[in-house]
Amino acid sequence: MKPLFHPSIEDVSVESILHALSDPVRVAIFLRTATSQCSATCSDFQQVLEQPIPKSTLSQHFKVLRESGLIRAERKGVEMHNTSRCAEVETRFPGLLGSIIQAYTLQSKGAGRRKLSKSRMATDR
Amino acid sequence: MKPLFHPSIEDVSVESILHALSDPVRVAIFLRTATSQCSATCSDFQQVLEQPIPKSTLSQHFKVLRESGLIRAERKGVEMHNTSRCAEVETRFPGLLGSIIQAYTLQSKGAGRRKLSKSRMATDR
DNA sequence: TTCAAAAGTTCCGAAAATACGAACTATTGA
DNA sequence: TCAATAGTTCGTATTTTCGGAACTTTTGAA
Repeated sequence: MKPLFHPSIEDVSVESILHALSDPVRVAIFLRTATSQCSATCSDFQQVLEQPIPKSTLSQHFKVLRESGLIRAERKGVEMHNTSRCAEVETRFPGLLGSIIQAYTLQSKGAGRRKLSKSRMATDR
Repeated sequence: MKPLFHPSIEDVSVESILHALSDPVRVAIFLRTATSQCSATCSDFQQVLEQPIPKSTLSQHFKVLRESGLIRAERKGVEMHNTSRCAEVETRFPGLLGSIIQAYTLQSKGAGRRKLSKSRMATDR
């Protein structure tokens, strides 16, 4: 199989990070990799999210996160295990990820009535 | 003329802010409104930016920034004067804009050679 | 007035990005 | 070797973005 592309940390750009995290599905995926010590697999999210997402679409979302430098994917047997690259990104752009996660947390707390564009965040309610 | 839409601050979402600021042209526009006390007009940027941008495209960029809640536009005579809504956004998502601006600043300092293009990532590989 | 110029917006077709079903690849285990 | 599982890739349909041309508003003459 073609090896998966991971940018080195100095090639990670703010644009691509913000773009990756401007989609609620990708944010949900990233939050899981960032907060859980067990690595997330692609198929985990076919159940986790409220409306099921086709696996080809999920694969694309993982690819965007990977190529933006936010997660690292490693094959473990038949699965891909995805872990966050928070620590690396933090050295390159201190405070960035923390404030974004905090903003999303604030938003999901104060918004029982907010209409969400694509889907509600997994952490809602 | 149709009145321009401005979301109230409680309707501003993190998704739309990150999306708006994931484009280098919009970041350049926003930085100018955020850092200069004189408000920015649309036609300012037809000269300012390196490669000249058609004004219909610029108008769309201003619209994205406006509808994401990042700037406010007011007609002053024949021009539109755009001012940042940093202070409001700061009350809703404390620290968010500051860390994004800081990250872009860091990036531009450490990279005289970085290509400022959002299609960069796609052509990598 | 009436006209022209300046600043933006809107319209619309072309180009690019995204979504997702179907087909394909890689790995494991029977 | 075969089937099952987990993901990726391909191809097409939909959505978004780009940008030239035409339109709207406002101002400042003539």
